[in-house]
Amino acid sequence: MTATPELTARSGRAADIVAAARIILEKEGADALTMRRLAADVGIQAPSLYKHFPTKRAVETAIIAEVLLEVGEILHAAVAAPGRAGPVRSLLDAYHDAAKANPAMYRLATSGRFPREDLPPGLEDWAGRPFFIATGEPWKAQALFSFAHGMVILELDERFPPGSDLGRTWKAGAAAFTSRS
Amino acid sequence: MTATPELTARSGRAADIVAAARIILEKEGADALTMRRLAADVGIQAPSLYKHFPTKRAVETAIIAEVLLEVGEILHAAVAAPGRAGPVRSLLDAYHDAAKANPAMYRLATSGRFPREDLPPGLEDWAGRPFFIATGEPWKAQALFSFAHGMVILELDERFPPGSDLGRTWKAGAAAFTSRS
DNA sequence: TGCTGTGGCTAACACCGTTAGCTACTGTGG
DNA sequence: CCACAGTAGCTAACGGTGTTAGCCACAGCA
Repeated sequence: MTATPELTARSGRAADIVAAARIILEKEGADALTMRRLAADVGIQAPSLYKHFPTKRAVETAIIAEVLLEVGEILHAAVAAPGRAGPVRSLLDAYHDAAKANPAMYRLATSGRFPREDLPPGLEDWAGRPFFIATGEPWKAQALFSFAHGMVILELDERFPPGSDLGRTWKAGAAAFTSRS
Repeated sequence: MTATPELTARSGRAADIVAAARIILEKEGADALTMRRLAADVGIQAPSLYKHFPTKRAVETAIIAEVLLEVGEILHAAVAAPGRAGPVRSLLDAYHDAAKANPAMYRLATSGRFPREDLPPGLEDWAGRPFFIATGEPWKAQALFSFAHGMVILELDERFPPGSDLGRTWKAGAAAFTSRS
């Protein structure tokens, strides 16, 4: 029962940069997020960004931390108040919805190597804990998370055959991971 | 029971290019695979590559087709001769091993948008069929594939907490997807 | 008053995928 | 046998990327 982590506060300009980066990401996707474009939206020149962040990856890491916190809240809420369908189903629905609400952000936060060292300590564990709460067991929790991430990323990348009834696929996965008495 | 698909044969130079690209990918990862580097390994200049492939993505697509065929064979073999542990476990083990044997190739073949239109027809379906054979049901098959892909990509990206016993996680997933009588 | 840190700026570097345009060589039809 | 067409190489260059170097103005403080 650890408390919700807090993000290290950022000064005005740095906060502006992260906010602008999020908007670009949400509206136009990862390809549109370039240092020159980001700088333009903030109203400065690209090299000036490096007065606030050492690298583009650092800007992305700041966004990832925000996303982990926001999605973590949603997932904790989902398992805290599961509906009639049970915590696993409730968690999966919340996870799926959160990802689809902002695909580019989801991709950023879950693809490629994880900037574990540069994230606020405890954030990663806390954000993943709902999967443990829903399953009651660490290995099942990781397996369920793998299923959820696999589903989402494969759907976003349009890797399922066209016409697939993904609703039934989610249902099949939820059933597999729901302990039968 | 469809036959194994065949790849469209390529002329000498084009085959050399794909082969060289695979070697770069395997030995040094995706970042090392640039058109200039690839051309150098083949012994020509970068623009000359465009006499054989219209774009870098086309080279990658050729590799993806090869990988799908090779991994498909492995998966079909795994479900055709499952051990005592059953077809699901056999399939998951084979999938995991194939991915770990060549991470960069796995990433290329499974990440980002899928070049479905530029792949030999039938190849995609055929390569995924072992998941149906192992589960006997299309939705469960897709769910199992999602779990397997999630596990592999999260492991490759080092997203599981350090020290995780992934063997137990695979086991938990396999158990969840194995029909209990 | 002078110094120091902060946050802008322009110019430039090395690299990326890709295009334009030229030039040999190779095979084929008349 | 010669001319022509296609193939496959080349150099130069374009517009884009993240990033660095070096300069300059201003704010706050001793």
